[in-house]
Amino acid sequence: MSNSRITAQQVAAIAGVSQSAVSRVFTPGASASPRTVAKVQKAALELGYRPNSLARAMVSGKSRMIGLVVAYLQNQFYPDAMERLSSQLQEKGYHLLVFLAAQTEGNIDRVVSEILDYQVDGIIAASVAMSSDLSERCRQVGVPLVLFNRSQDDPGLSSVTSDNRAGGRQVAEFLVAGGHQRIAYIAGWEGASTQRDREAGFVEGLQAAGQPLYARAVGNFKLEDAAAATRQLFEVPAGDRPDAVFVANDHMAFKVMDVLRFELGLAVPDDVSVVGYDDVQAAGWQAYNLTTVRQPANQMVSETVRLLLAQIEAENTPPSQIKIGGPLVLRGSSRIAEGWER
Amino acid sequence: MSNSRITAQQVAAIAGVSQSAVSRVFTPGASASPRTVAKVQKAALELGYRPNSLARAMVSGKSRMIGLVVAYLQNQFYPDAMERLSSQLQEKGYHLLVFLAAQTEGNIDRVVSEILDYQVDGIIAASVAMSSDLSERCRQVGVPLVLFNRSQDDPGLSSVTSDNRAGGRQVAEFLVAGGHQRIAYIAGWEGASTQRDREAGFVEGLQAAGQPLYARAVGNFKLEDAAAATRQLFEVPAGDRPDAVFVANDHMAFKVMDVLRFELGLAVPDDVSVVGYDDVQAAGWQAYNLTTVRQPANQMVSETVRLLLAQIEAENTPPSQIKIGGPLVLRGSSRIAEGWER
DNA sequence: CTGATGGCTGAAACAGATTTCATCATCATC
DNA sequence: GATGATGATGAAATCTGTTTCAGCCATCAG
Repeated sequence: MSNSRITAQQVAAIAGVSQSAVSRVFTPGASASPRTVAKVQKAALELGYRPNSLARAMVSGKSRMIGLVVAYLQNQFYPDAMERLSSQLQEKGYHLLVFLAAQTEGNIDRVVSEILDYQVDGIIAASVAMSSDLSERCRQVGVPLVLFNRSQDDPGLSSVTSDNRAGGRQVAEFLVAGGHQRIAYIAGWEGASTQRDREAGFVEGLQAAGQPLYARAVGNFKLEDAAAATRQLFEVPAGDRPDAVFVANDHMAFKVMDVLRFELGLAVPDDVSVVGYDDVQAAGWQAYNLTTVRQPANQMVSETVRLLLAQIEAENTPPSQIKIGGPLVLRGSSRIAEGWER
Repeated sequence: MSNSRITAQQVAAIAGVSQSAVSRVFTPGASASPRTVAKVQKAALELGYRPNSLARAMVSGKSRMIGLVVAYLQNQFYPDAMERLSSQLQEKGYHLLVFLAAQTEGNIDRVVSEILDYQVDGIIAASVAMSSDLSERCRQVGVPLVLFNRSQDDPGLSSVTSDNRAGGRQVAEFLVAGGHQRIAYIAGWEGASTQRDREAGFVEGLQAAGQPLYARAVGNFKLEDAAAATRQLFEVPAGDRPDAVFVANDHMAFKVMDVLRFELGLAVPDDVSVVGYDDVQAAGWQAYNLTTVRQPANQMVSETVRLLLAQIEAENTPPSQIKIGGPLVLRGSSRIAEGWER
């Protein structure tokens, strides 16, 4: 086939100008006379010329690509966020280069190295932990990094999360107000800051109300583990069963509800109240109708993009940790206390 | 900051060899003496050098990036496929550059142009239609294109889909065998080949059994439209209601079930059998427990990758249209005929 | 010892753009 | 009419690698 890419050189030849002139016509902000512009555009159209982004990236040092590291897309929160991310970045002329990183430690190192090889202008790490070694490397090569839906202690690292602690606390207050006596928690993966913060806020809220955490099991953000956790907590004599359970995210909460209803024959919310976290789309579906803390995905994404682009465009933008509060969305999966209805 | 990218030049200086030697050490298949390799690797490690992928792409003409055009990620089938895609490509040393294309026509043209600017080695278009103009352009610049989960008449276009016609037919046979008398269909977006093929196969199957399509409404693959379609079909005198409905994909089927159960107070499957298409993860969740035709995402992705890489690596690989059959997965959302149980 | 072979090596060309720099034409001003 | 400012232009440097090419040296057969 005429495997021929059209170059600026060829356009220049046809238009009867220098190659630099062609470049200037396609570079916003460069100066060219109307006559030159016209000639070049005509020739370019004729040949179907479009500038080579890679060559442009080489010399300008800006690839207009953003590396996205993401662990898994089963939890609907991530594809949703990713769609918004891609869309907002596209508007600003950036594009996502996607890297999947299974949760294993060394893997992430390798993946980030690969990302950097592509000369991305910035990196967004969604729900993965960075070794401090790694973030240091990004800093050294001057590539801004923003953590999405994870935070780390390092104050030099930018991150955007919801206010997980406040969210967890809200859930505690809500369940206590609803008159629940035996309140349980199903944890996510313990390595995740989101998990830790949600639980900390939750326990804090219970303590403030003078109530203990009745029971706890670990779901690791995985469906099978969540099912096992549910059985562990609820396969006990009826009087000992929790009467409410806060699940660390919606994704697991769906599975928890299924096990409660269809496997253990319990009624939600009559026997047990269930509360989740994220407010993914399916939480609003009638079959689950899950009470949950909303993570404002759109705002989180906007902030992520804003932060990242600021750091890309101005060398010395300081890193920051942004927390965005979200409301508790009351739905039918939990007994609702008086005064809490909307 | 020491915004310094390390170049092969600097490594060469430290290692006391030429820059070409450095390049050769990092190019698989190039020849260099063990001594040179050792010196270069030592220097490279010391400086933290890694070759610039973009520069490499420029000169070699291979960027090892694959452009992915995707319309939306709400339907779980797509993030699922995308995860597998990214993972399989990563194994082969390729990476996904993501472009979101809202379903509007002109949009896709612009998006594909942008993709080509990045010198991707290939393009995967998931669930979007290509103008023949566009596919022609890809061919001209020698960039292979594979449609994923869509097909088009053009025999020059490669595509990978499930066998939608056979799938639709299977559903018809199953519903007829189950003794349903008034069988309805809720269509997806009419512009999609998947929609057309599923419906064609379905109607064909009904006809073969001597039964008419009792009713039809359009859901456009959108939740709100699917809800409206459901109301349109089922808000009629009880005796006129369909007793089975085939929904063009699972995503809509969930909404259909919610409307049937919670809005119209109908029992599934006692009053109405519901069948979907895709077998996304949530179809197996107890709350829906949806009978559906499985699209073997993993196989579809494998074939897509195989086909695309074959075309990338061998210039003259002919395009092909691959259809992969999938089983009807029997679950609780439909009355199951004798002889069909597993 | 000579000549051929073959593996390494560095210099230089190249990929396709942006950007600097010097030149030059044009026009307004004095 | 000379001067200076302004804006457009092309030549050339640059970005960071890969690859070709010719030269070099060591090894080995004869």
